[in-house]
Amino acid sequence: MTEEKSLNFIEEIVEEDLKNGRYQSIVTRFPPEPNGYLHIGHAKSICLNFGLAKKYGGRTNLRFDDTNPVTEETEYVESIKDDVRWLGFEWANELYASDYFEQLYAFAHKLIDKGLAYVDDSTSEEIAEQKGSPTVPGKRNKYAGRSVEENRTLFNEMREGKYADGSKVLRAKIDMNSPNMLMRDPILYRIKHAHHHRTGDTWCVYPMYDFAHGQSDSIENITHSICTLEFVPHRELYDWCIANLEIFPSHQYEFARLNMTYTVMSKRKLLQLVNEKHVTGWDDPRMSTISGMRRRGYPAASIREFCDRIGVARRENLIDVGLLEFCVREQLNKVALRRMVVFDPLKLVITNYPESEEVLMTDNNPEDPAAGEHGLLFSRELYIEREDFMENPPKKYFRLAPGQMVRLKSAYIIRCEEVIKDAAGNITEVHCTYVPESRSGSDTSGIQVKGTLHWVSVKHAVAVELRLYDRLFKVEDVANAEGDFKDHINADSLQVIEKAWGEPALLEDSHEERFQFLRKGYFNIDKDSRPGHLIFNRTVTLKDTWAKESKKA
RNA sequence: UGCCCGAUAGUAUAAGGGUAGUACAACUGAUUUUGGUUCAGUAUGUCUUGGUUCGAAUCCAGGUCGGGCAACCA
Repeated sequence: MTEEKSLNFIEEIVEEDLKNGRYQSIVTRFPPEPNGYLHIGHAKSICLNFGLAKKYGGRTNLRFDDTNPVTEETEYVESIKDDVRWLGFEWANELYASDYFEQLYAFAHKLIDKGLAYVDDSTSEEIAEQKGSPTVPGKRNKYAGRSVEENRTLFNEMREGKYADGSKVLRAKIDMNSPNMLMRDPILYRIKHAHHHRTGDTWCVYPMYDFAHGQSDSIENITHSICTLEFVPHRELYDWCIANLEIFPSHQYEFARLNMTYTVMSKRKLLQLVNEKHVTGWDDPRMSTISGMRRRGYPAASIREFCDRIGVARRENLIDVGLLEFCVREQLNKVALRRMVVFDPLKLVITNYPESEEVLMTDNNPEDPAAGEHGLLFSRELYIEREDFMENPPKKYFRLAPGQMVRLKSAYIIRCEEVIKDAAGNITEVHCTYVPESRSGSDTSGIQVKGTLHWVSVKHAVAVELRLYDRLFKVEDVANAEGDFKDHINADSLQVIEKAWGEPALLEDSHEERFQFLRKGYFNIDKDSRPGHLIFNRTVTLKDTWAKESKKA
């Protein structure tokens, strides 16, 4: 019974390369630019790159693509390392494109010497203009005719700091008529008198992506350099550089990036949300960042599972965020401790129950008997959820209503006898009687009820803060929605319940990571939480068939 | 009207000339001391037009639609 999962197109390429002996083992890399935090789209790439190496017995480097000092920071380097580790992957080597600056500089000289690169004094506007357009061929300018000697001298002087930012660039000499705009004498090096997060002020010329990425791959003997679709046109240049530099031939393969409903997946937009305070930070639990999802309580295993399920292909896609939530629930259902918390309390008095209290036992997790059980304090006055009582219930309402019976989870069956209201007509209390012989575990009453409610004892309840999250955007396809993406921010994406009532066991649970608040959702403890003031994040709601049912009516 | 990439249920993703399958979502029912979980079942799909072939999602040609490409970003 070997249930073989079909291969994605990159796995097929790898298997083919291994089978025909092109490579003995594979080397991949994950190459983030340290200019922002990683998001779920990066997780797809991480799982792909590290997953491939794991599956086929190769290795994966973590390489920071740090060729643009003005946007890159050490803070981002650290967050990226944290996130990759948290996702459960280990890199073979921690590397930086900036490690190769000297070598890259030598590569540039090699092209100059071969007559394949020249120093251009044109302004960026002139270069853009001379480049033509997709339908109009480009034109070379007079600088393209400089001698090898002159180019060598000028390029050295660029490095020495003789020239101002933007006054000169090094360009490859390829083909101004190429239908591929990237081949029309692309810029290889530009002058930036900027402080680099690792090399400091050592350099004032920095290589462009196209003159750093493929060469870095080659230096590291990367066999399969996997990137997203927008780099397809770069492949021709990637191969050109490797061929003319005569270095190890890494190969580039492209897949479609992840897009997800109700969220944004661009570092620029995420940065904007942070800077403009639409969220509290990169790790705001509503963010599509890895750190946000971690804080919200998404297990790393569910993110990996999600990446596995969405597959890898070359067509544009928009994945339903519901699939991610499914993966989160699937994981959490197996591990979360069950606890009871009343979000919006309604007082319930059991008129035939004594003033004393008793301890009732309940499972920590019905899915996992090994998780054991814990005690619940039951007494005459309880809180139940206000929405679990209706004076005039619709059909198929299995909860509490006048004359109707329900079970209190792990306790007794009760019947609603009387509704107490204040002068304004608001319901303030519900009075019930309980059936003593219906006690959970030793029920001899023979009564069958449809509904089971969660509850806490008024006298014993502990106040906790709850942070309930909803999607950050109101539209499915945020990137393609009309207008600015910020116009679609969901103003109600965070609802704080400052005082909800939880069972006392929560006080001893602060070391626990995952909870299911019965009938409400999965929660974890937020990092803002403190001993006297517990704060929980709602990771994800439970599937709610009743909500769907009642909406239909 | 240049070049490149793509098109299979609502959303993703398989089938590599031979029964269009899987997951999520949807719907029906069963079980359930969570309207959760679990289980059983239902409905929905090959962009189009030709061609090759006994046979095409698959190979070929034309078309349509979607995306990308003219940053001293990556």
